[in-house]
Amino acid sequence: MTKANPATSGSAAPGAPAAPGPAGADGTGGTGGTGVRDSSPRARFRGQIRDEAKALALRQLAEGGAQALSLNAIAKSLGMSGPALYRYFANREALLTDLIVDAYHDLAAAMGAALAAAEPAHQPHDRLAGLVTAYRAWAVAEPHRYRLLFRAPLFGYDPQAPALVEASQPAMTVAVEAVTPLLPRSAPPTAAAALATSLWAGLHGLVSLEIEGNFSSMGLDPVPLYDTQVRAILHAAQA
Amino acid sequence: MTKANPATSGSAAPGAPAAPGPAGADGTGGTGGTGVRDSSPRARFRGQIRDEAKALALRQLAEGGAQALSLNAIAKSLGMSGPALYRYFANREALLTDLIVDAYHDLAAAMGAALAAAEPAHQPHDRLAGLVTAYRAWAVAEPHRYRLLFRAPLFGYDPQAPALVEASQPAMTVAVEAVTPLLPRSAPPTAAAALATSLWAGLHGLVSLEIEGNFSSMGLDPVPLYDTQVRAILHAAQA
DNA sequence: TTGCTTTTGTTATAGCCTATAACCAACGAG
DNA sequence: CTCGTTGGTTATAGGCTATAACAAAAGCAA
Repeated sequence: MTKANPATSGSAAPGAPAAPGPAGADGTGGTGGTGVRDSSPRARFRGQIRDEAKALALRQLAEGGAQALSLNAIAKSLGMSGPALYRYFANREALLTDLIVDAYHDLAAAMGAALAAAEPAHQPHDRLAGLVTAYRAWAVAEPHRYRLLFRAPLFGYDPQAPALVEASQPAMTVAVEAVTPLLPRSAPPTAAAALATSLWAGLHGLVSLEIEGNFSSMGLDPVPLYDTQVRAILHAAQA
Repeated sequence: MTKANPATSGSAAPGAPAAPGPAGADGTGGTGGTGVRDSSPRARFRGQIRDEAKALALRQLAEGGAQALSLNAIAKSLGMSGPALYRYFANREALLTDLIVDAYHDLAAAMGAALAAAEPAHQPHDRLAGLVTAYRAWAVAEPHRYRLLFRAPLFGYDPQAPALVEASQPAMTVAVEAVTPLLPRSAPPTAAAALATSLWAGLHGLVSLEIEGNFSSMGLDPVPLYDTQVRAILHAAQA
């Protein structure tokens, strides 16, 4: 877990003319998502610390929710004192954004893997079911990270919205891939997007309720509900 | 808006033996949800101030998200200074819980009204569609309040969980009512709960995506998606 | 009316947090 | 070896939650 592709954000532009404060290195730099393998040993160290910080952040998140995430505490836990961490993350929100982007990457990877694994001879139906299972499994395994994905507007209204929108694309692409073979060939091009969105919405609703304990608190078995969802998508595709 | 039934929480037990600090009246008391009409003029005033505080809180919430809600700022905005507000709300979380409970009440009321309005001669299908429309309309009209409902775990892990679970019941009850007549008479008693949950999950997923702008950012019209959801529930009910 | 109790407000404080400033040490390329 | 970049430190400014201690106002009872 916590591995993500170095997709976003290149290293910091080194042309910055002696910015004041500990924001000298504006915190944006370092290795993109989490990739530790980078050119200079300097950058490697940097990436490593960033990763440790992120890991600690995830722990805080898992234990106390988003409000419990404290740069200060992370820094102290890392052995460095307070403001030092601002050398690595521009601010609290930047760290959160990073975590969100990582989570999107991982979720998309899990979905893609499920789709690829079912590839060979399986029916489209089975591929879809596999995708659903993978999505659910990922969310249930790390609910705090799943929550992160759909709570962005909560902390900071308009954050790095573009980065987040971009990060969410791969998962959507996988959903479209899973859904396209279900449609008749005469379907209009927007149909796949619409169906994938229906799928996503249904899944998200189920997962949301499940990870907040709404099923167990009602004594309901989630599995048949997910099955129903799969059948509903198949039905909608053929209608 | 912001009207809710005085359902929960009676007035503070006046027997408390001289508790220290401004928590003398433990902040729990006052008029329940929002009902200003209460016995003594004292209590009326109290309820009034609580209401104003809540209104300000909702404004903060609408503008800056949950993290922007500050008791301090509310108090100052109310003309009183800082800690005074702790006479009215035990702490930040208590205020949030109150807002959540109110929101649940209002949502349930909106749903119930939709169901009642469609009552006379309409088909079960139309009643269901009306319910869906009402749910969506409520959420879209006040997204910040809708978010509140499903974000409880985010601020404070284990808050007044029982109060929240209890508050969510009426809405669920309405959903069950809407769904029951769709089922064949031979259906087992759990079927209605399961179907209502499916409905709720589907709706929640769609609404979540819609209020976070995922549809408009993809150029999708939400309406057909909600229609699909209605049809899916009808289909599931007859299967 | 007088006097006690409850309620509600005040200021002072402790503690935590984000974030910036100013300064210093170490690293590493040239 | 030298000097700029990078990473770390302490000091500081605000802001917030929440409690403590105290003072005034309101209500109730005798």
